[in-house]
Amino acid sequence: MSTKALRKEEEENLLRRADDLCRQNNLRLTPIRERVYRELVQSGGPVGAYDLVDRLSNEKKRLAPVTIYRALDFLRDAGLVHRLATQNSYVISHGQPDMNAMKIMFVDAKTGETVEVHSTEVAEAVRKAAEQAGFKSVSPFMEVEGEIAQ
Amino acid sequence: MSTKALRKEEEENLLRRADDLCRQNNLRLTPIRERVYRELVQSGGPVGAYDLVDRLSNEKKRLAPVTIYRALDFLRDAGLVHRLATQNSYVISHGQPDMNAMKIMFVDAKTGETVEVHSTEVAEAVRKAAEQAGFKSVSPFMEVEGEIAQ
DNA sequence: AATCATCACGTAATAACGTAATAAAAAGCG
DNA sequence: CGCTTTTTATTACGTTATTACGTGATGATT
Ligand SMILES: [Zn+2]
Ligand SMILES: [Zn+2]
Ligand SMILES: [Zn+2]
Ligand SMILES: [Zn+2]
Repeated sequence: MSTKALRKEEEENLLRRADDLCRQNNLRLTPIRERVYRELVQSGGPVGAYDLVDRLSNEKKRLAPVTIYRALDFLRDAGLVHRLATQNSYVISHGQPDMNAMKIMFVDAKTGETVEVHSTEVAEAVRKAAEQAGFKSVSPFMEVEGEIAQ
Repeated sequence: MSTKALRKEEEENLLRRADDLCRQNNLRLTPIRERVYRELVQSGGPVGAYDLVDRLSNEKKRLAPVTIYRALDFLRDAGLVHRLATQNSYVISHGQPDMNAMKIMFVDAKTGETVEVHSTEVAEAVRKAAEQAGFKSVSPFMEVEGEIAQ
């Protein structure tokens, strides 16, 4: 099986999972929201909001930024998409929603390429540090810039 | 001694340390750069770039945004200031420059208040996760949103 | 001192990112 | 169906950050 077919299969898996998750939580994965999600899946990496505006627009219809931001907000609230604050961009969240794991997005400082890793060790260490800082709870997501190994 | 005097003393300490660090690394802490740094120190928390524009401007002279951004870039490169990407703001980095510690900025999701903690445990755990992600090096700064304990 | 290279700053314009306000359309529900 | 809530369209606006270009300061080299 070709890598392209593999990727296509992976795509469909993600779409199906998103669909299921929304169905189970009474969330509506409307056409626009699904198109945004699909575009992020297909891109294979972080994409800016205005890039999404361009990619999902055509001659007939030009989407407004606010349309994309609303869809992104929905997808983020649903836990399907992460915002990379350092990159002003948005990226698919994959992996099982493990409540005890920290979801770390490593971002290559040069290319913007991202790799997501889930770690209970980091979660535990951060929890300790948070206590020290007087924080009673912390987000299960974080973003760390670095240099990817060639 | 009053808390105000203590803070004033702390201020002067930070300024002196910044001055020393720049001198030792042949960096030029010019008047504008020092004014920006001092303003961040005095504010005691994160400040937006355009806030800094306002605070450092007066009737006689209105600073341009780019002037502030250049000073912030210098201070960030020198390791004196940290950008909070989730808040679009800038904050003093304090503590000793411990190469083995992760500098974690906990950001209260509600108020934007920050607390900085250095942790070698988090650094080590993140290093392991980075290896897993195929990253050979990571930034010693990270930002975690959370909820401050009242 | 004159030359040269580099860095810092001023000024203006613009790009990039994100939100508010309002009205229209669509979807859920009795 | 009529009523309510959610979603979307359109427009305008606000905020954050960068680009471009010129000028002056600085510091070393000849
Ligand atoms: Zn939301
Ligand atoms: Zn994830
Ligand atoms: Zn820089
Ligand atoms: Zn620090």
